[in-house]
Order: sequence, then structure tokens, then C-alpha cells
Amino acid sequence: MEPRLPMQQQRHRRRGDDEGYEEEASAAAAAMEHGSFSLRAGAAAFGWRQHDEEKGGGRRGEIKEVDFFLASRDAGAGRRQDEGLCGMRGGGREDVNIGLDLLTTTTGAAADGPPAAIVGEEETAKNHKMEVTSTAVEADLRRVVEENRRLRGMLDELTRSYSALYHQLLQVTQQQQPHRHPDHLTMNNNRSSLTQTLPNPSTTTQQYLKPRASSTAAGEDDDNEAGGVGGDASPSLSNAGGDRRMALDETATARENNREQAAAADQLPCRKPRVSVRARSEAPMISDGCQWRKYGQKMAKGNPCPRAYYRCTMAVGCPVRKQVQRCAEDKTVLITTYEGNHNHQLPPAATTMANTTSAAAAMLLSGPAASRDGAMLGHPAAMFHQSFPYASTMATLSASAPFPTITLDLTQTPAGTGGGTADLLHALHRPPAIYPAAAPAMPFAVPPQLAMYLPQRAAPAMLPAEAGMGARQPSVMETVTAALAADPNFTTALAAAISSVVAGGAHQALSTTPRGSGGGGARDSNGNGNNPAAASAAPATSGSPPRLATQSCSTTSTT
DNA sequence: CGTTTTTGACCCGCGC
DNA sequence: GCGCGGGTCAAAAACG
Repeated sequence: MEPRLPMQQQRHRRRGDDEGYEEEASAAAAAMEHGSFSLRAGAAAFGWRQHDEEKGGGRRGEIKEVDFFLASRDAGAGRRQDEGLCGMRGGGREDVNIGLDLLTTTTGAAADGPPAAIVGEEETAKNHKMEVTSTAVEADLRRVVEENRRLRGMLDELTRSYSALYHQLLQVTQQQQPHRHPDHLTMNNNRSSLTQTLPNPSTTTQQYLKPRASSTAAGEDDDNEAGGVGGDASPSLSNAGGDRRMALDETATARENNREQAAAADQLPCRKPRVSVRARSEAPMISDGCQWRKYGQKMAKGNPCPRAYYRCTMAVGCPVRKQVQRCAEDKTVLITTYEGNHNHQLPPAATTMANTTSAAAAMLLSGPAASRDGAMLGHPAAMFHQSFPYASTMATLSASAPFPTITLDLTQTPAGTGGGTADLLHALHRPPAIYPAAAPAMPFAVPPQLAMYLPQRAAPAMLPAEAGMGARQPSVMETVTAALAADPNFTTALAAAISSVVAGGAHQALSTTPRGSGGGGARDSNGNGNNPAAASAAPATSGSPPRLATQSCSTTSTT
């Protein structure tokens, strides 16, 4: 098993399509610069194909663009003014024509002219005066817009600082009380924490570590792997990208605190956060851009469908595992549960999605109060809540289970519209093609202000997220559902992204170097190897290599 | 032939 | 202590 991995790692990793996604991402980012973001942007990362959308026309065409800041813009006039400047630069937005209107009115009056009978110097002077006035107003407007922009920059800076501080606080808190909120999502590289747990074979992390340790006693990279499992819930102050030597040093240090950490680690095995995604899918298994290898299958109690166990093989020792099982009640529903965090770079598909869905996870984890609290302004959760007040209708957080689990239920359409505001509705149905550069569709998008937090993953204290958020957007859910139906990749990308948030993968993905840079990738002898890009881009296969498909079919049909 | 999947066995935690 | 269920291992089979 494991010994094969190094060999596999040498295989060439397909990257061609990945670059395409990065281009999409940058296009989307460019679009976001304007504060308005197309839903279509970045969708390619999830395997959405534009021609699909064009073909579909109907449901998916309902929502083509969303201005995620509309609500907040309505709340603050400054924002609107800011866009007014954009309009003056040549934008076609209706609400950006303030300055233009002023000019138009003036010049228009001059063009139409007063009745010939009263044409005279007086009138000319009057016109001139109006012109001067409008020019002054325009100047004022520009000044205000400039100031607004400056203030926004300051706000961004403040929120950024807040987020960073918040994370530091979290880390410190976790370090001091690791046994109280260990499942509370450390946000960074867990290698050090991993190696810290290793020297303590006596700890109960054996539940996860032992089997592996016994089978790979030689060590190699497996210490990272084993640590990865335990490290999910371990406090860690290390920065991303710590190398192995550093980890070993930390290991030495860790030995001195052996008992203390062992006590802390005692809580780890049962606190590993999980992300579960329920989605309707005909596909036997959804592909998320990662490579998975099946290592077991078992009949679960109360479900005629077997549960399949997969391990991420994108990188040596990646601790991420997932379970795939069909719902007992509705076998069209595929339940995918992710556990652990990747120790390698996520494929662009998952990474881009992570940037979006991590906000959802942050919102979930922060709880409704936090997202409504003004004090949380600038917090990704709050911002996400502003953008997706309906999100709570499809996601729940459960701490009752042995594993804190976030469940995303993408099989249901929110009932009723609740307190959906006209603004939000408007926001979700904006006319398309404002930013044609941001081409392909994307069911969710993240505002730039939010995106900047995503790699840091601000996840406040564990709170039951039973948020009964008012506004709901069935149309968005329909869109998501359609996305799921159209491309199962989306589901897993979503899950993987949130998983990366829950377990710190999102941050890692952006901050650590992939192991075995030459090829942690496609080790599938078939050549397609569930490659991220291939998975998302391949039009026909839904991203699942034949092998996986076959296996997964058996998952649902055998025994 | 190398790699992945299958599948029975095993380990472990938990509840009774 | 025992049984149950979840999770994993690893030899054998299957696949390309």
C-alpha cells in the first residue's frame, strides 16, 4: 500500500487544465475588483461548462449574475457613490450615472434650448451658472468618492488585521485549552503538531495512528501522515511550509512535554471534524479534483447500501479520507463525508471552491449571533451571511456526534422565501454580462473582501449553527441543485473546500508546497487518475475515472 | 507487471 | 466480559 506511493509520486502530474482554471480565477478576481461579482466567474473550477449553461437556458439561466454587495451597498451610501465613479469612467450601470446625469441635464438643457423668444444673455448666464454648479457638484462627488475609497481601504486593512488577530487568538486559546475546543479547527499547517503527537504512541490517538504506524513502522513520510490525522485538532502555531527538519526539532521539544500533550491528544481522536455533503447524484462517486483510493467497504447498520472508504492519494501521506454512501431513504442522494485536511496543494477546482465555501463554513461555525452582530462586521461569517442568508437552510453543524460534523444538505430546496428582501432578490437576479471577462458560471461567489479572509479561515468558537436566517433564495438553491445534477464534481469540490476549511486545508493548500513536486498527482496507471483539472474539465466523464466509477458502482450495488 | 479494488479479518471503542 | 458496529488492514483478485 503505502510503499507504492513514492513510486506513484514520480509520475507526471497533469497540469494543463489547471492553468486554465487559474486564468479563470484571475478573471474572476479582476471582476471582483469592482465590488460586483459575476456568478459565472470561476465556475469552470467546478466543472461547469459554459455551453452547458447556454444550452440549459431555463433554470440555470435564471441567475446569471449576482451583486453580492448590493445589500451592503444599500445600507451604505458611500458604496453607491463609489460605483458612481465607475460609471463616470464609462460603466453602464444604472446606479452609477449620477454624475453623468448632472452633466446631461445641464448640457441637455443647453442643447434643447429655451424658447427662442427669451433667448438672451440672461439665459446664457443662467446656463453657465448651472454648468458651474454641476461642475462643482461633480468635483464634490469625486472628492467624496475618493474619500470613500480611502475609507474602504482602511476598512479592508482593519478587517484584515482583525482576522489575523482573531486567528492568533484562536490559536492561543486552543493551545491553552486544547482539550476544550480541540475540534475547533486549527488553521494552519499541522505538520508540527503532527510530529508532536507521534512520539507519544501511548496516547489514544492510536485510534487513528496505530494501524498506520504499525504498518509503516519504517517512518518515512508516514509520520506526517499519522500526524496529519492527529494534527487536525492539535493546536499549532507553526507557520505554513515548515520543513521536515523543523518538524523534527519540534518533535524533540514535544517530547519534553510528552505527558501534557498526551493528555491533550487524548481528546483528539473523537474530535476530528468532518464535513458531510448530501447531494443528489446519479454518479457513483463525485470527483473533487483529488485522487482517492478505496481501502475498504463495509455495510453500515441501517443502510442497505455499503459504505466505501477512500483515502486521498494526491500526496504521500495525505491524511484526508472520505466515506461515500448512498442515503438509505433516498438512494439518489449521495452522502460524502470528508475527514482530515490535505497536506498538499489543492487542485484549482477545490481551491477556488474553497475560497467560496470556506465562507459558508465560517458562517456556520460562527453561529447566527455572530453573523448578525455588528461587532462581527468584516468577519467572513457575517459577510457571507449578508451574501447568502439562505445558506443556513442547507447546512447544519452537529457537535453531538463523536465527530463534529458540518452537514451540507444540497438535496433540498428551501421552503418559502421567508424574509427575502427585494434587494437580495434583485441582487440574485441581476442582468448578466456586466463583466463578460468573468466568463463561466459559478453557483457561489465570494466577495473580494471576503476572499481575502478565506485562506486564513476565521472560525470562531463552536456554536450550534441552527441559524434560522430569514431570507431564502430558492432560485439559488435551484441553481445549486442544477449544478449538482449537471456536474457531480461540484458537490465534492464543495465538500472538499469546506473540509479544507474545517480542517485547515484551505490555508494549507495555499501556503504549503506540494510534496513531491514532480508528481504527487496522477498516479493512476490509467493516466486520468482523477486528476483535478481533468476531473473538472473533462466534459464527458464527470471527473470520475472509469475505475472509480466501476468501484463506486459496486459500492452501491454489491452485497 | 504495476496498480487498484475487493473483501474477509482484525482492531478498537462503546454500551449493556 | 461480551457483543455490536465502525474503521482499517492486507492478501488476493481484477484491471489496463
